[in-house]
Amino acid sequence: MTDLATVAKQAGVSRATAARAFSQPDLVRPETSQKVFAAARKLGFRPNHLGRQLRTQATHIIGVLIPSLDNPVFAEQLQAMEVAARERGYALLIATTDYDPEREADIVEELLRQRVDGLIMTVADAHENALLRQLDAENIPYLLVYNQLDTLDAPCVCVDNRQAMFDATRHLQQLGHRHIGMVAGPMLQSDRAKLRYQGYCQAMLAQRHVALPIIEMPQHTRSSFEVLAPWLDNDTPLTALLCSNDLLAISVIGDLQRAGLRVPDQVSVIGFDGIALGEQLCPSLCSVVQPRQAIGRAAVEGLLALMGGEQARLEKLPHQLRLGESVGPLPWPN
Amino acid sequence: MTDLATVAKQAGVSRATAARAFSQPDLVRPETSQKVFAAARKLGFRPNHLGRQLRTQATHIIGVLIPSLDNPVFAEQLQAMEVAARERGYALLIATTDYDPEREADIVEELLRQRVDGLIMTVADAHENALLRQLDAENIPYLLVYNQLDTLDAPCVCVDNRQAMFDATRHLQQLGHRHIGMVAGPMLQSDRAKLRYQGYCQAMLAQRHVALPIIEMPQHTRSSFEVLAPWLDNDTPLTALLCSNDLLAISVIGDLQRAGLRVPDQVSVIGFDGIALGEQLCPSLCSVVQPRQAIGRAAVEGLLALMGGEQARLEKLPHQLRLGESVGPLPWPN
DNA sequence: TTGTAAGCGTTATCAT
DNA sequence: ATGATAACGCTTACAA
Repeated sequence: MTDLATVAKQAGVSRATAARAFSQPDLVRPETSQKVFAAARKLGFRPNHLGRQLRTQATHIIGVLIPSLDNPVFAEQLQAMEVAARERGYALLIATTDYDPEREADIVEELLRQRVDGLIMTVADAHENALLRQLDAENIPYLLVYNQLDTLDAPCVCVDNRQAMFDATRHLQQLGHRHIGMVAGPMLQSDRAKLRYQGYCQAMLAQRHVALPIIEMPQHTRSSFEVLAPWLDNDTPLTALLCSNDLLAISVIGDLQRAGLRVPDQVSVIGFDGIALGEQLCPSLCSVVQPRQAIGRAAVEGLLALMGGEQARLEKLPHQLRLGESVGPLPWPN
Repeated sequence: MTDLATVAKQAGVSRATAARAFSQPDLVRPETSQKVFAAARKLGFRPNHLGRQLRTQATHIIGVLIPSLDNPVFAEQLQAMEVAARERGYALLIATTDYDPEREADIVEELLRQRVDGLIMTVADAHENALLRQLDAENIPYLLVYNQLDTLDAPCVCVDNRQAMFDATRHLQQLGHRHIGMVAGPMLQSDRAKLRYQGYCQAMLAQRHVALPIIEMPQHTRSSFEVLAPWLDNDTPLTALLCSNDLLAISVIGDLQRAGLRVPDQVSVIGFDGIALGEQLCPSLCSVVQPRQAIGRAAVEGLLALMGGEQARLEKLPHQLRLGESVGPLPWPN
């Protein structure tokens, strides 16, 4: 592959001049530029970013850490980030972690060896996280997405998970529901799931309703009717379910319907995330919408700001309750 | 950031020796290695891939071109590729094109400037594609995914789209359906959508059924009931619909149900892709499953093979019809 | 406006 | 087994 030196020779100028023709065209006489470009075209010259990056100590590459692309939330947000990044001249080097802290660490190390300019990550648990401390210590720009750290002034972009689930619960209560449960994946795996549970509990307590323990599914995005059944069979059956994400909600609705229960006539269901697909379903999925586009964009802009030396701050974006046919009023008042 | 020279000095050896301690440990005395590693740890040394890549002329990075991450098919397949690539020591630099040929070209150029070792792409139309010709001419290893070029020996990984849709149509016919339509996005946008339509037509002709024109939706993944209604209202209403992708199928089912039609009692629906979510729905989605895991893996392995000098070939992976509750027998024989 | 030369962090070749 | 040195392709003072 031809390099700048060859182009320069062909154009009858020095390497420096040839380089300038590309990076600082205003410093070079137009005719000279033309000669350089002509030579470049003729030789099929393609600038080598590696050389430039090595020299300038900046790659214009952002490392992205995502739990999984199988969940549309992350995929859709990645899509938004990719567009935002490209607009600003940055490329994305991505990796999936499956919420495994060990993988997280390995991959970050790998990304840093590639000399990414900064990191955008969604980690399993942001509290007491050794990896984040290390990044802090090394002064490496990073920004968390979805993770919510209210305690410290951590650089993150997210919605107010507690408030969001509070609002969703409130909505059900206003429709007359009292026996409301919250369904989630294993062990409230993520820090934000915990906050959502808090929001649920607060709303329940505020109305002197009973805040129940989490209905814990074996998988993050898949319902198990066996786990669900006991809550619907007893003498005070649940009339509404809050789910920690949309895929889980959709799965729950499917299970309910297969068991002969009508949604929302007998059980109302609310999801979390507001994935696009939810609106297409019948019944359409009522869900707490996280503004994924805005989150993706804010993440990129925020990281660039950090790299530019700005102070880290927690950016809370507004959530919104998207109404849907999966929720209805309490059929029989009690 | 500390570099190899510093580490070498600290360890009391030459740069070359320090380098070898990392890349060819067997060429260096164990004690010496230890000294180097100790120094590296002490100094917080992190190998700089840019230096290595510039020198070795290989990045171990694969450029990935995807139409959109908003469609779970691509997201799930990207997930599979990421895992497969990492296993083989490769990272993924990704970009989305929104099926825009201009973006496709720009992005490929950008990726090549970054000196990716090869490209994995899903392009809008692989026939008569100038970009692909250019890559051929420059001898740059690339591999297409989902795109199906039967004519030439193009490097691609896909299912047999024609046969797959043929099978799906056949399945409906065997259940007694005769009035079967195919629903797709605008203008059979992609080359594979055309092949799928061919499969539908062939199956219809084979049974002396009438192959209808495409029922064309304004969007790739969203149904419009206005477009659908005329086909269900007339004196020979359709009793089954084939959809060009799962998101569209789900949207179609939602529209039908909202219009008071029962699925599958009145209308059967089959999707294409077999996204994970489809199994959760009620009715569960009958769909032609593309083996996304296998496709992702085959794409990575295939590209590495190409880079290793092997001959390009079209790799067809087996599709499978996943049965589901969205399809039923013809209720009233005619 | 253009040229010279040094350096970014590796690895590979050739000696020792 | 180890060391010296020259690339890899680019940018950027500094000089002219």
